[in-house]
Amino acid sequence: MAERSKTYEEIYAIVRLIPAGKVANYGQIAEIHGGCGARQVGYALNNLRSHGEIEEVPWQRVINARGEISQHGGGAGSFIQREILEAEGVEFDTNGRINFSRFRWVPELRIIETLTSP
DNA sequence: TCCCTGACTGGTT
DNA sequence: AAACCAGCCAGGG
Repeated sequence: MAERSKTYEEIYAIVRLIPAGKVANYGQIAEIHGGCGARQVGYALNNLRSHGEIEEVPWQRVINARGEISQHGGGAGSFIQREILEAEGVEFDTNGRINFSRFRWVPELRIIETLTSP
């Protein structure tokens, strides 16, 4: 259990910046982080379950590049994820996908600077 | 240290 | 449009 790794904390810090009602995809988080791939973001969020910070990190606001919720937690977690997002105001189309042009999180430059500064 | 796995992605078939 | 393939990086056995 390497839950306190720098990479993970970085990822969690970025995810925490996503406001309610907005979503980001794994690749977007990885791009902001600048040092890991999309798979690592998903892996970090998976580790989050064991980490105990799941209550502090809005993991539900991270979805895949197709605008759809990825299967995880045996599927039950994915169902819960959609429930939470809808409660936050995110809308799904008839195919169960989210319209990125309307709900994609666009971080401000100032926020990125906050992350990169020690 | 090697090998496998995984909440992903983008380009080809 | 859907299935496939090959990168991707960090952890755990």
